[in-house]
Amino acid sequence: MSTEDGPPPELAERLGYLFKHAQSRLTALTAEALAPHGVSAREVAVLAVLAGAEPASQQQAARRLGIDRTSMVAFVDALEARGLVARSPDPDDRRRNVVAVTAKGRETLRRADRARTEAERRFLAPLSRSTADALRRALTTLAREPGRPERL
Amino acid sequence: MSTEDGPPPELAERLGYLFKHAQSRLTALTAEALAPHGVSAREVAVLAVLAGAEPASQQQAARRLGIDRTSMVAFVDALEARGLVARSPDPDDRRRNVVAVTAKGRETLRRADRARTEAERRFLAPLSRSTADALRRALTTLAREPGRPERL
DNA sequence: TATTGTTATACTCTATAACTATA
DNA sequence: TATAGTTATAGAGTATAACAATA
Repeated sequence: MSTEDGPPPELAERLGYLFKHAQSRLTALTAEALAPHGVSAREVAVLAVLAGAEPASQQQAARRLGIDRTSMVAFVDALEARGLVARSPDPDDRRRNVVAVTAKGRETLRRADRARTEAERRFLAPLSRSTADALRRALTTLAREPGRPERL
Repeated sequence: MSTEDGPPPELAERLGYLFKHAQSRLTALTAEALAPHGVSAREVAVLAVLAGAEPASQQQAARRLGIDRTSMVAFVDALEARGLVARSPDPDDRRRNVVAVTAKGRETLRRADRARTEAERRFLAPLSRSTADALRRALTTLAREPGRPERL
């Protein structure tokens, strides 16, 4: 047994520290829950946006996700390689790709999103109902305050 | 004025989304507050750990920060170049470097930490006192649950 | 043989610049 | 000339492997 070098209190009480580690736990739980479905949390988000308001060009979807178009290319590449989405040129503007979610993509999204929700539930399990509600309200407020409209 | 492409509700309500964006705001406010002092949030954390329990070897400090020794080298390099810390070989074990915080380092830490606390205050300003307290309690619980002891 | 500090290397994530084809 | 998709590239941040000095 070692001395168990942990974070000193002056570090562990900082909001930045708390955020980072809470988020790290959520990320781990979510990744674990999504693994059986073969998609990452980001890919689920991309699928959700594409399925939510079709038909969308890659760039429109990227804007809604708050990522730039070059990153979107890689996401769509990966999802298309697994048959979850399909690109097709927009007849009205041949510079654009319309990205459609396939039936398989919708089914994957449905299952993966259920797994993700369950991971959230497990993450929040150690909190009382009222504390969990307060957390969600606080985060909602803090996430939308002034600053840049950075997203995803 | 454009159509203001924002995140669709199915994304903006996800806990991962809320965490990411709340943290992004805190990071921005903190970076802004620290800029005049010439140190990053991570460097302040390193200084705080080194000042909190001296004398410490680089590796001991790294363990407490939850980073590995190779990253610690770079942090100490940067802080030493600005005269905020000083390395000296440990007489009792010449493989080790004892890293001491200089007077200038302590003064910088004191001022930077005050600025960081003020940034936290501004970050939490849109919340009521009780909601802010609930947030801190919730994060403290969520940050220490099971999982890996990943830190910093 | 193991450990400390170090360097070099690789890998992820993301952002920027430049190219193409269309408009 | 401007825009959509694409590619190549570069920059953080972090992790792994190997090496020299020391134990």
